[in-house]
Amino acid sequence: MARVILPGMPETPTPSESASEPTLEEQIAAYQREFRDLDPQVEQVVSALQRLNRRMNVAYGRQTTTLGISNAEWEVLKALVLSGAPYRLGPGELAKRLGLTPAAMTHRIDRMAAEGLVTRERDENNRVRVIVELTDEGREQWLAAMRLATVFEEDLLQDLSTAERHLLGELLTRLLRRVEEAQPDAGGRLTDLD
Amino acid sequence: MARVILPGMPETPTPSESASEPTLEEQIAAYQREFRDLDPQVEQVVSALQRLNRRMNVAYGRQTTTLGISNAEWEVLKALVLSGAPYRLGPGELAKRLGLTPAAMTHRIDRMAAEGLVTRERDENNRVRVIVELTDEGREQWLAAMRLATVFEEDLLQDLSTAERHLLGELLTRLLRRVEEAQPDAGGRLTDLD
DNA sequence: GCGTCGAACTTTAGGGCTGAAGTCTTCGAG
DNA sequence: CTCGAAGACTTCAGCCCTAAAGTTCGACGC
Repeated sequence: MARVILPGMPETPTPSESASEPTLEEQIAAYQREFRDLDPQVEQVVSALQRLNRRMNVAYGRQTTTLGISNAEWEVLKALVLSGAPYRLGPGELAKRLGLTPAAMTHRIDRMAAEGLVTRERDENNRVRVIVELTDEGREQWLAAMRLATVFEEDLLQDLSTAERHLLGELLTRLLRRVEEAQPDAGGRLTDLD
Repeated sequence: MARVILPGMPETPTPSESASEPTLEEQIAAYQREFRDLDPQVEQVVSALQRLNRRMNVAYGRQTTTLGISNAEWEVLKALVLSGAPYRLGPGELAKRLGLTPAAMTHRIDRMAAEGLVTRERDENNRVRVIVELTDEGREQWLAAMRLATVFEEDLLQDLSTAERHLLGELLTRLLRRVEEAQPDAGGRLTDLD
């Protein structure tokens, strides 16, 4: 880290030489070094958010893998369960909630139906529409995933007191409110993060 | 959950009928309804984190698109700039930092070199190694992206006082520390989120 | 009724990513 | 000095997603 380059030092730092992933502190320091007009406080929040989410996704990925499903499939199960009652949604609605295109949902549902996680049938009253419904098997898988997820999440917040958890939740919710008002549309590609 | 269809009641809760994306509060409520053993406080933090990150990625995606680069390319530029000084890293190291496979980096570098954002050359002292170096054009693009990003980030945190920003940063950093200690390896696939 | 518009999903082409196999170079043991 | 092993990247096959057409129905207007 802190690769100090002195003028008279032809030691061209060979890449991939013990570079090692920078810590958050180092990253902030690097930002300040490379971009003066930067509020370190803001950057700390943003960078921490991004790194945190990346780690969480890795953790969730491991969990769903052990259950024999993909993270993508878990998202669909989640949306269906959270829709409540008969656990039914159309492909278009699912696509909107997950932030991907209808075409992607079509294929995803294909796979999940083949695995017995959901069923796909046409709406009787409107044959253009399709109804995706959670199967018992699918609900079972969601439950199993939830059980693993809650263990991880509880562990993640372990160092925080109840008051701190509450506070953190409040602050994040306020941030969320601000973005959701700014871009009311649910859609949008989700790409990678740092 | 027998979906009773009464004759005079075509009011079949047709899916995709005004379902509309649930708010965070509704989502938490749904979780409690469907999964009893759940700490709503924990779930609020986790769900807010996930939704927040998704929105942020959408926003970043729009910004990089206006600059004519992809979010993926921005990540590479970021890693190179943050590495400091001569702005050089090997493909393997880059892959590790971005959390993707070396194969993916090879292709990404292909594209970016074709666009003049980076150069790719073999290391003189060790011909197995490859050096990816940021070009002036690449640095310029990174700067432009940073300028847009900081505006968005500042706006995101607008409702928070300085004290609150500091507090939020601290809390997030503590969470991050916990996960990074738990899974020291940087790697891991990054899939999608909710 | 009938034609057109529009909505909801599916199909198709192309790009990016993963995992596994392949290539080239360096290093160490005999 | 030569051979085997390990390391760093690249190539290849296959999967999933996006964007842009299709396809199929339902809703209106005349």
